[in-house]
Order: sequence, then structure tokens, then C-alpha cells
Amino acid sequence: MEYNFRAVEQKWQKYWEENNTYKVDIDTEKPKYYVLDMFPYPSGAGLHVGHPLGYIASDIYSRYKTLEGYNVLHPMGFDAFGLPAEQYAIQFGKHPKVTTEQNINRYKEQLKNIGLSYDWSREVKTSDPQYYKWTQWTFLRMFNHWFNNNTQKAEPIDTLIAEFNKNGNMLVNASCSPTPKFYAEVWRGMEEKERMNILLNYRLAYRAKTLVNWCPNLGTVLANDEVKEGLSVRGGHPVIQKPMLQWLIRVTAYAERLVNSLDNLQWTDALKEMQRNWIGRSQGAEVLFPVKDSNLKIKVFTTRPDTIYGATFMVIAPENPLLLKITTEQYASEIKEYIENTKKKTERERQADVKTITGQFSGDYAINPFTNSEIPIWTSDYVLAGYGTGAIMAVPAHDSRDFAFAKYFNIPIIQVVSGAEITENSYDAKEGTMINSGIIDGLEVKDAMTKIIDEIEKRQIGKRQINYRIRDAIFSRQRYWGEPFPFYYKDDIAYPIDENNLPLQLPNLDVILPTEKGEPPLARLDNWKTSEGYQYETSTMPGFAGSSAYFIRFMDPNNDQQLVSTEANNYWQDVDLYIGGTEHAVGHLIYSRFWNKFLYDLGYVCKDEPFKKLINQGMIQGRSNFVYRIKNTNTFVSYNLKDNYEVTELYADVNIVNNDVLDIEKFKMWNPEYQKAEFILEDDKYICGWAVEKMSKSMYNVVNPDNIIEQYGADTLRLYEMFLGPLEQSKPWNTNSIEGVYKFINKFWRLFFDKDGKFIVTAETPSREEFKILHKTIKKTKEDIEKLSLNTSVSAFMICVNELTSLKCNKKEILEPLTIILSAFAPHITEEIWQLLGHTTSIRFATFPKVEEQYLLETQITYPIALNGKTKFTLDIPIDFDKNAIEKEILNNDKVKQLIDNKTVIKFVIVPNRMINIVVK
RNA sequence: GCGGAUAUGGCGUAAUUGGUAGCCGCGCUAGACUUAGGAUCUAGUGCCGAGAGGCGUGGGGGUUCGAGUCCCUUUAUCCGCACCA
Repeated sequence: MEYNFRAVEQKWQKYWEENNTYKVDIDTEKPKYYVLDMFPYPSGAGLHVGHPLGYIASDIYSRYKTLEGYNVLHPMGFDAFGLPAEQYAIQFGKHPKVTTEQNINRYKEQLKNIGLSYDWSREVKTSDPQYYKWTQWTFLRMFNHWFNNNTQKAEPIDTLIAEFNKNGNMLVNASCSPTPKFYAEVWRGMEEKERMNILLNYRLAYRAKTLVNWCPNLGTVLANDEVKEGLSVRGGHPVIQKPMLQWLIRVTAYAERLVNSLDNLQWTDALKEMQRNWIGRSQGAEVLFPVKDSNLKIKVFTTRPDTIYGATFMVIAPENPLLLKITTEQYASEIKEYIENTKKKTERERQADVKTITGQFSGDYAINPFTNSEIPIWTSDYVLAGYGTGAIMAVPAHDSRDFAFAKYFNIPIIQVVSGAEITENSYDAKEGTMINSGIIDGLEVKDAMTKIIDEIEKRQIGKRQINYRIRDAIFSRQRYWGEPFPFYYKDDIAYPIDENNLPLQLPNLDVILPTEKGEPPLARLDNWKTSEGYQYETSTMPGFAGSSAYFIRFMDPNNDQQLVSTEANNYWQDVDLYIGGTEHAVGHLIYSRFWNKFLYDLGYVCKDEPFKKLINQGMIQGRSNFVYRIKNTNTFVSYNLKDNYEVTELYADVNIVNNDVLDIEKFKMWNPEYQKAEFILEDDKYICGWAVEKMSKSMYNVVNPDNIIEQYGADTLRLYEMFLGPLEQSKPWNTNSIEGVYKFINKFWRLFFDKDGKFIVTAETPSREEFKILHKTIKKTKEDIEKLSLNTSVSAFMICVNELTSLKCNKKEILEPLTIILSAFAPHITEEIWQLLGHTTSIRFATFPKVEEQYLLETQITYPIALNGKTKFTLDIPIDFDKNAIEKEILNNDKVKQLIDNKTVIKFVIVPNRMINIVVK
């Protein structure tokens, strides 16, 4: 009897749903384990075969952990708000609410078809008011907190106000926007508006006018991680820099903690490195350079204060307001022109021609505080306004960009570190002895660094300083489909709405385009106001808002009193295993760590870091198929004959190709153009060409899991996705070898049935050999699952079933444990067998079998016998033989004698349990 | 330019972590059963060679009794970052 996967899989999926088989609750009797997938944004295209790779791996792991006795939290939800959802809706002229719901339903159906063990009662959708209530709630909390650098913690804004009343901001060491110093009397004398504006400089969620990435085509501002090479990640539209009043979150406050706690996470080095690069911690000094004949001072940040004697000019970023102040009348028009030209350039253009050197002299000079020489002040767009202080001391001898600039504009170059010639290139390495360097002359770079900073601090012209590349995250989007900000405006000042009135619901809007004046869509509403008539914020939160704490909400998703109850949080704590794609390496994974640390500081969550272990699954690429049409004809020629003709390569849908053999009938039906096509075959087949490319509709290489499941079943799909190769490796999808896994499922089934479909499992006692096969498999698969080496466990299952088949083993004592371990991978067929074996509850509640080492003991070892390291043959030797006994044994062996012949034996290398090597001359 | 990863049969991959290279699967070859086969089963399948045997883990060099694995060097591909002072 053939295994009817369609009936069996449907039967159990229905059973699981009806019996809430995968529902979990707090159970203090059991240890917890939290396995999380990065929840998807439900796109209109549905899932392709690449998406479930991580979901299947995490599902196998969850099921395994459950069998091992853990109480496993394994939830799923949808990242439903955001730009792409809105763009998709606009494209199809529908409301995002409608399309999002449709897409979610489609996703859920597809996920359920795969037999994933999610506890759907915990599903969250970021666009659900009951969910985003807590996103808004957290944002309000950020608004009401500041970051105390002394304690390295977020603290309530009231403590800061109290301090302002007492001492002004004179003693405050906060992570804040630049704020002038003031005394308590000054603070007390301020109007409310002024106070509110000052507090904004300290709040962890704040509003400020900053230079933003403005994307005209999308009509919104984007965060740094949403922009790549000056183009928007979504859609690839140009992005320009523009000052705008925006909501931001002060991620920079946590930069130090975000870098430091990376060390203890079980993430890949590659991922940690990406985060470190993104945070971009660099250590150096801030130094003041006085401007000649003026009270003005230019503050620079440098990581190379040791080279200060070689600073022969200064460069100020064109956007830096200081530039116009120091520019002399004579150069005013040139400088203005340079600033204008810079403004006109998009970020992309600015990055594109890095090699073109441009700049303009300001006419003014600064005094190098160590050489006391006058050095010219220039402006150039290679200095960025947003990093450091927006001004640099240029040391051409030891910085390649400064070097190129100095060469181009003929500015003197003074070498201050010995170690290399600097005629052609600068010498950037932090190694060598200081020369031409006054008080630090003769010191090594490292020592020079310490001494010069000490001196700078002593002279009070600067200080040690750590700078971060990471910027505060711009949090406003001038779009509709996102969480509304829980704020209203009175006299242009933002006031939070009462927490009891959360959620502030996203109002319905028929036309979700910007207004004629370019305001966000919500500005179309006349009644987007408080009951007192104050205007609500019209922009909405970005996509990463909703994904920053969903892993916390999953612990207690239906709680309408709290984000998460203390009880639930103390039990589930943190994510033990997080699986998702690398594309979130710096976006989501930075923001959610920040978000979590903030909630941790406030005591709402018990763990400082949310994701203990993180795995990036590899990308599944597409494998496209091609057909070859002879030019100007409707005749297609098979792959190996195509070189005899002049042909055009055309895509053929991979779904009508099997093992690179084209299904000609389906091909004719696929496109009306090909209906009358003719074919030149080889061996009566049409062979297609192929290439590995991105999985995409336009390349006709998208494989839908639904089709695979329809043809082979969900268990086969699950096993096959794992069988493809290591989880973390990127690989092309190729349906070709799925047959092998499908055969395996059927072969497993046949262990339980005879030819007539009679269930033939017996209670007979298994042989030692059968036990050995079983326990070998238990051991191997257990180790492999723990390492997430799931491809090799599939192959271990195949070996096991092959061996049991050849032994014609149908003994319950062997097959039942095997069924349990396989159930993590193939839950449907094993659930059916489990029932046939007489069980009345789901196999999910079974226990993972223990390895019994006694069955794995050998009596003999098969030793490879090598001559000079080359294996010649193998020899069975009893396991309890020691080195001497082995040597005696092999010396008496005829084959060994023959091998040695009349050569001189130099030595025997005998590694017990491993191998024997005879070294001869 | 900087950083990271990878490289093994016709293809996807495996290798007890320095000890028999190629497990498992696809594909291919031959055969059995069969009305039929895109079912199932059996045997074979790294390359060269009739064979003995030789060669073989991107290339070159090294350490070692022994290297896919360690070290040096080099090449190719992929990914990330990139005027960050």
C-alpha cells in the first residue's frame, strides 16, 4: 500500500488545530525554551520555497526541545505595518488594511500547510491596535526618560527636572543633543515652551530638526539602514539630504552598551562584526583650534591626536554653520557657491565621485596649538557634517584623503611618523616613531597618543573622546500605514496624550496619498485632533517600530493591562534561539536590542539582551531554466545541440521542467506564442540550460511551497529543505533531487506494512544489530539537531531506514523510538504511525529516546593499514588489544608481510582505535 | 580599499575535528519484476588505466609517520562596510 500523504497530512493538520496541540502556557514544572523566527512582512507574492527554510529548522528544533521535556514557546506573527505594505496597496488601488489582511491569511494558510508547530493563539500583528498600543506606550516612556551617562541607564525625566531646579545642567552628564550650560536660576526663570525645548535635548524619544534622508519618490524620510548607496532599499529611489523637523530615538545613548554586550552573545562573528561596524566606535580626542585674530575656535575630532604636529590645514564640512562665520569677505562668494553645489548633489552623487577632489579655501587661518603655525581653513564635502564635530584637522602625511587633498591643492605635507616614504602615498598605519613632533618626538605612536592627550587635557584645549558612527534613529515617516505618534501639538510643542487613552488608533483614510502641500496623508483629515481641538502628529512610525518588541509581546500577547506580565517575563525571559535572515543584521537587530535595553532599565523585562543565540539561515537562490529558439523561427533546439544554430536564450518556467527536461506539452500551453512551436530533440528529450540567479518572478524560477506540497507532501518538503545543505549556507533551489527524500518517506512507511497494506509491526525482541542501528541513529540525530546540522541528520535517517529495510526489521521496540525522533522532521507521517502503534495522544507529547551506549560498543575495530601514510587495506583487530598486541598481530599477518616485502621498517605508528601506519624505506 | 565567508565527483553534499576522502541523495550505466513505468528491487558509478597500479579536496609551498582539516602564499566567487577623520 502506498503512503497517502495527502489524506494523512490533512487529517493531522486538522487534528492539531482542533485540539490546540501546539498551545503552550507557563508551566513552572518544566524548563522553558523560546524559539523564535523573524516574523515576516506579509507580501502580496506569498511565500516562496526560500522563506520556510528557517521556519522549518526552528520548527524541528522546537519539536526536538519539546520531546526533550522543555516547555517550548514557538510563536509566529506578522510585521504588517510599513512602507512596502502601503506601496503594494497603492499599486493595486486598495486599502492597506484590506491587502494586509488578505496577505496575512494567505501566509498563514501556507505556513499551516507546512505543518509548523506554532502556537497560533499567540499570533501578533503589528498593525493591530491591541498590539501597537504597546509600541506607543513604550515610545511615551522613551519620551519621559533621559540617559544618565554616569549610571549608564535610562532615568525618569522628572529626576532631570529636579536636578535642573537644583543645579541647572551644570553637573548633568547625559547623552543629549548639544545644549548650552545653564544654572538653576536660569531654568527656573524659563517659560514652559523654552523648558520643553530644552528637555527635548535629553529625552530618549525627541523631536528635532536634523538632516534627514528624504526620498521624494516615496514621499518620506528614511532611516540610515533603509538607504544604501544613496538609494532607498525599498524600490531603489534616489535619496537626498534635507533638514526637517522629525521624531527621533536616541539610540546613540546606548551605543556603548550595544557594543559591549555583543561579546557575550552566541551570534556569528560576521554578524557581530557588522553590528560593531554599524555602531562604529572610535576612540580619540576632541581638540580646539583657535582661529587667527578671532575668538572663534574650531573643534575637531581625531583618532590620531599623535599626528597633530603634522596638521597643516583644516577642513570644515560645507553644512557646518561655523564655515560662514570664519569665511573672509574676499572668499565669501566662492564659499557660498561651494555650499550651494554641495546641497545640489544627492547623497549618491556625493559618494559616487569619491575620487574627484573638490574644495574651497575660506580665506581664514587657524593656529595649530602645538606648532603655533598658521594653517589654512578649507571646506570640502569629503568632511561630513554628521560625524564627529563636522570639522577635521588634516594631516596629509598620515591620512590618505588628506594626502590626496593636499597634493591637489598644493598644501605642505609634513611627516611626523617614521616608517615609510610619503612621496606617493600617505602612511596611515598606527606604527612607528614620532618625528618632527616637539614634546612627543621619539616616542612610539601608542605612547605618543597617551602623552599628547594628557597634554591637551592639561592645557584645557580638548579632551579624550569616543565617537560613534551610529546616528539617532529618525522615527517619523510621512506616510499613512504605521503607528500614530501619541502626541498632539499646542503652540508647536509636542505633548504626550494620556497613557490611559492608548492606543491612539490609526483613523481610516480613503485616499492615502500626501496632501497637495506635501504633508503626510493624515493631514487630509480635519478631525485628526484631540477633543480640545489640538492637532495630532500627522506622520507615523517606521516599520521597525513594531518589530522592536514583538518577541516580548509573544510572552503574554493577550494582556491588555501590560506589555508583558512580570510572571510571563520572568518565566520566558529571553529568546534562546532566534533564526532569521542577515538582511536584518543592522536594522531590526540594533533597534530591538536598544528597545529591550530601555525596557530593561525601566524594569519591565528581566534580560538586558533579548536574543541569546542567533542563526542566519542562508538565502535560497533561484535556479532558472532556459530554452533556445533558433533565430527568426519558432523552433527550439535542445541544450547540447544549440551550438549548431544561432539561437536566442529564453526563460522557461522551472515549474514545467523536470530534471532539466522540458515538458513540451506544458511549455506549449504556457505561452500562446509557443503553441505551434517545434522542437529539435536529443535522445527524444528537450534538455534545458540552467543558471543560478535570484529567485524572482521575472526569471520564472519561483518555486511555491504549495506546489511542492501538492506533489510530494509537507513532510517531504520539510526534509528536503533541510537535506539541501547546511542551514547557514546560501544555495540554489533545485527540485531535481527531491525524489530521493520522497522515496525515503515511502521507504519508512513500508517498514510498517506488508505488500497488502497490512500493519505488520511486531512485539518481537530486536537483535543486537537492530538495536545498534537504532541507537547509532538516536545519537547522531540528537547531536546534529543540537548543532542545527539538520542536513546530516536527514542523511542519518536515510541510512537507518536503509539498514532496517535490508534487515526486514518490523519490530516495535526499534520502529517506535525511530518514529519519535523522526517526528521533529516529518510530523505528519509519524503522527499517523504513532496512532497506528496504539497511542491516543499526539506524538508531540512523547519523550525523545535515550541513547544506550551499550549497543554502540564494538568488539572489533576495523583498522586501516597504511604504508607511508597511504592506506592499503583494512584489518579487523579485537578492541581490547593494546599497542604491543596490535604490533604482534600485524607482524604475523601475511598481507602485512607482503606489504613490507624486503623494505626496512623504520617504525610502526599505531593509534589505538584509529589506524596503523607502517613507515618503510 | 577594509572586513567576513566559501572553494571536495556530472550535481547537492559528507568526513569521528590531524587518522580509510567521497557517507547520504540526485543523475547516469546494466539487470530483475512488470501490459506499462516518472513504481519497486539488485549491482555498478571520483579520474586515468585492459590490468597491476597511479592520480585526486581551487593553485603553489611548508609542518607531520600521516593534511580536505594546521601554517605561509596565491587565485576565484559571494556577502557586508566604505570619504566615519
